[in-house]
Amino acid sequence: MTSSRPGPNLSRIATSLGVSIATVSNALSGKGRVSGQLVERIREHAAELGYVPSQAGRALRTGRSGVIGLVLPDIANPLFPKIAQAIEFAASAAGYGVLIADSRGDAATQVEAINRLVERGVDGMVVIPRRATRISSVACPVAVIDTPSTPGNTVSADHWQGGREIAVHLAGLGHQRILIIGNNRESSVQNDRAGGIRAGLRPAMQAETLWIDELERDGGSGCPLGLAERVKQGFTAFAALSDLQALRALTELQQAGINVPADVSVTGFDDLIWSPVVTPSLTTVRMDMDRIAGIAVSALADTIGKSSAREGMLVTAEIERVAMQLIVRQSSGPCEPGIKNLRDGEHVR
Amino acid sequence: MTSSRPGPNLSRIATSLGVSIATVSNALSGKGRVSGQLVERIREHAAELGYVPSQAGRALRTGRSGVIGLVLPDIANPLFPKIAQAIEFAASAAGYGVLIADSRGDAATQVEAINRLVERGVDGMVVIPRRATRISSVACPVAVIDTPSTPGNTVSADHWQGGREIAVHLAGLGHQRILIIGNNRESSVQNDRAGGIRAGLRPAMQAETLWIDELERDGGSGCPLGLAERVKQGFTAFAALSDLQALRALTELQQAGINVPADVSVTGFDDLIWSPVVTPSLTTVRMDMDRIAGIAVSALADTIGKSSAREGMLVTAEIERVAMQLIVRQSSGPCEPGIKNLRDGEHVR
DNA sequence: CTGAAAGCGCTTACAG
DNA sequence: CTGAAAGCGCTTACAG
Repeated sequence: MTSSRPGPNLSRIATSLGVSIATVSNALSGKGRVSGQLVERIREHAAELGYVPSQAGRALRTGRSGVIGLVLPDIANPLFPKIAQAIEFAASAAGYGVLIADSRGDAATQVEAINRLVERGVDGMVVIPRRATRISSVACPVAVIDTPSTPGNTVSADHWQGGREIAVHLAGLGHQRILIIGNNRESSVQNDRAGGIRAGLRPAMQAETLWIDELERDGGSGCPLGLAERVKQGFTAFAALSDLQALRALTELQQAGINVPADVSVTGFDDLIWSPVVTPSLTTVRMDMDRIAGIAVSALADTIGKSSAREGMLVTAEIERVAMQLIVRQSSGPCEPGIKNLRDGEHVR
Repeated sequence: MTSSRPGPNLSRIATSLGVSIATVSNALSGKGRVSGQLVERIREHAAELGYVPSQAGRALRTGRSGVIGLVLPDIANPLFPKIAQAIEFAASAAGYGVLIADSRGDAATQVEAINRLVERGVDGMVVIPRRATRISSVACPVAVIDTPSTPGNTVSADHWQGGREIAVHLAGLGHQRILIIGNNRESSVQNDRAGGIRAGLRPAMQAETLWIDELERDGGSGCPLGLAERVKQGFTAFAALSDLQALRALTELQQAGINVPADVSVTGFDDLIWSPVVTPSLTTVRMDMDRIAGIAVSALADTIGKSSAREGMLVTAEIERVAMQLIVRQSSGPCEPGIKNLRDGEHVR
């Protein structure tokens, strides 16, 4: 016995209409080699029968699955939802399905995840690499989203420029001493951001960087960062390299009785879900995820289109840097009813 | 011209080894109809050539794609990462790939998303339905993850019981007046949670519910909820129906100079990424996502396995309720270095 | 404008 | 234990 799908296929439509399979195929795909009337009749009948083309059949014939892979370092990373949503959106607009793969753990798992996707026959993949991994040859086109400083990168937010935006904003508020708070000294994203902040300081300003990962190397994760002490030392601005750290800083300061933004300022990065919701809401810098995803997916689609480019094609060309956008919230004054402060996606089931 | 994949196929392995395609297929799939020696030789040669089986060919022949779909109401929902990760994990352990689809917007988009997945030939799908949607007949097995009160549901956390855990915890702390904070009166998840809280109160305790969606119906999203006023009225505990609302409450209270947990308590639901990181960290209730995902995926796999069950099979049987686990943090005392307070996934790129 | 035919890569009864 | 053959559903040159 050979297993078959539940629905009708081209052959059934063809016989029931007394035409050939090829004609049905042509009519449905709109290749235009069929007369208008017949196209009409065929389409109608196909719809009536609830015809759903078999991806397997098509894929086998064309060599294209119509699916791309999305490899993420860690789906639990709070940045993931936005990336995934943007990629899914861009991909489905381009007619692709999205297969996800989590490379949790080390670089080896990332390689595994990539291989699994290749085995599933993806036409290409978008990879957001783990820190300090290089994507070596993969058996399909790959678009890498990382920092501009990553070799082989395809597109990314301009984290450096984002950092400058923060610095300029803090300068405008009159801050002199800034504590940059990162949680991973190895991260090129965080280093770019920190570098941008430093580069954007005015001569009179000075910054110091607190790397939480080093602070906590010997345990004690989740303990206070000693920010009240820093305030006594004269720091008036806390520029976290991610909104999660900003949130951590904000609540620690508040708990210590330090008023934000009256006494000190706190800024973040990424405009994550809670940024507009907390009191005071966070000033942050947002990536244009839709644009980044759009560029990555269309670069991928272009490469897939050129059928010559099958094997191990890194979609590089020229790295595109997408500007980040400053979102000022802490100094936005009193809340006025009628003004939408929440981001659109803000709701919980 | 007929397009072909880059790699070798069964035929090439067969010719180069002087055996038949069928034998290669049997050897590689371990169906055991081939002599041990030959199996060995074939496997070796296949590995040498870097043979990757064609999913398309296999799918066309077997009628199974080896891929399941995951339909989410809104990927931007902060609960998503955990669900997606758990499903991806369970699915890949069971040998399935996961195709994602976001049903953002209304119920109509959800139907579209489901159809897209069916068109891509998924063998089944896990659906986390939008509020108040019923999953009607789909052309493949479906496992629904929602509340126990949803008809046709397959598995879910026991939100009601989770609510009781919160109530018992607050009772133990001696609270008498509790403000429940929800953000969506329509959500059955939130209603179950609120119901559980009320059911768990001791006679002397009383609760009132604040629905943010109603409060903000006329605009003003993101404005303070007036919690300081509630404290004056005598409320000493704020039980949010999601960690996002808990965070909102916490920061609003802190900003008003009310000390948490000394003056009042704040609790949440879901143990989202920030819960252990903020000061004070949040007491919350966690779903066992791995278990829920495992049950959903294996129920799905079972149904797919029975080849009779192709069309529109809702995987129901008996609804499984997975207990939620209380995580007490706010009263956990001073931070001791060396103790891991952060959840494992807590890191940002 | 329409159709007959080949073939994508695989698996599975069936025959030897 | 091994192989020849059929067929899953589709698309695409090619012929008419």
